[in-house]
Amino acid sequence: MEDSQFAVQAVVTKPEKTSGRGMKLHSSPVYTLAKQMNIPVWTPLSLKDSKPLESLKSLDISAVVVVDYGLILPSYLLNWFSNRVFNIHTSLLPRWRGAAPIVHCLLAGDKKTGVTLQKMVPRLDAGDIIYQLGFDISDQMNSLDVLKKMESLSFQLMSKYLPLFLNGAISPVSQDESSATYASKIEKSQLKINWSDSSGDLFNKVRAMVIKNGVYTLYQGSRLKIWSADYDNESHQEECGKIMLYNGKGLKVACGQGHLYLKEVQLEGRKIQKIAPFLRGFPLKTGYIFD
RNA sequence: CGCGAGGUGGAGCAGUCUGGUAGCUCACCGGGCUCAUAACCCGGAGGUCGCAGGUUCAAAUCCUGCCCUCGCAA
Repeated sequence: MEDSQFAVQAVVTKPEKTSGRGMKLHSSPVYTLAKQMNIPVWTPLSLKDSKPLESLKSLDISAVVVVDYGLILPSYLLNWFSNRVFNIHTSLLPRWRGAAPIVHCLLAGDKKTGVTLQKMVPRLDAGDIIYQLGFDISDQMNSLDVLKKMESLSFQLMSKYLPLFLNGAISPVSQDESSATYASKIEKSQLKINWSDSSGDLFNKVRAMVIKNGVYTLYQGSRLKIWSADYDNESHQEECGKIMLYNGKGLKVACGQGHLYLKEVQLEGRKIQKIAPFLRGFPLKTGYIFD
């Protein structure tokens, strides 16, 4: 942001809170960066009360951009800066409105996604679309790769297309409500692998959940995370979750339909490892059934 | 003071409980063998056992402090 033609007048972010190992005090990266650059920062606990932010009104603000804030934006803010509040959403709206668009688009096996610059309205991600930048998702991409791609595209939206809109060169388009889909929040329970799922679904799940700290299965009571995998659709009669064999493609595991090949894994308390070196130090038993 | 695991040749681990020669799989170098293989056989190099103290005739191993990595939970 600091490179664009905008001057950042103020930053509002969540307050510092205790978190992480040892429950130490941590602040958001935005907070840290803003402090370094001597930009005024507000960190209200809640936005229900408008008083803490009153002083924002006196600033010369041409646009308010909301990025990944996690708290519901109250209507008084929209009123203060009417028609000047924008949001960058990490999907091609109206598909995947809501909390976890990147994860859901990978879970669904979407071949395309993108970022959307929209107007903020009281309804969730339902604002008029100012501009969208799309791209193809390859089988090799996981959710982190997608996010990384989106970061650069988001920057383009901010630095190029937002100014164009503010100058009147772009007119917003309303969303097609009939094709809207919603990306619900991801629950912890969704991170455990259900081996009766099809290999294709599990392959998508592995890629999608990387950004959520990875999917896992249980081996003799210990968590084994799966960071990357491959799959086939061969039919078989084996029990779901059974370790079949190890070959150049990975560690072959039977699924509800087809097989998943584990390529990068991580056991509790250890580092992420390619499957070959991992098996050297921790030989998984062929024939074991993952839970 | 949220709970827990770990730091040992280049990689991954065992050894720590019960102190006494630095071990295994792989990679690497040299040699051999095979039509062939993540192949096999023989030989070799490579380690301040995270750091700092302490106990001991003797510490990877026991005690204390610190650094770093990771899993869970928030």
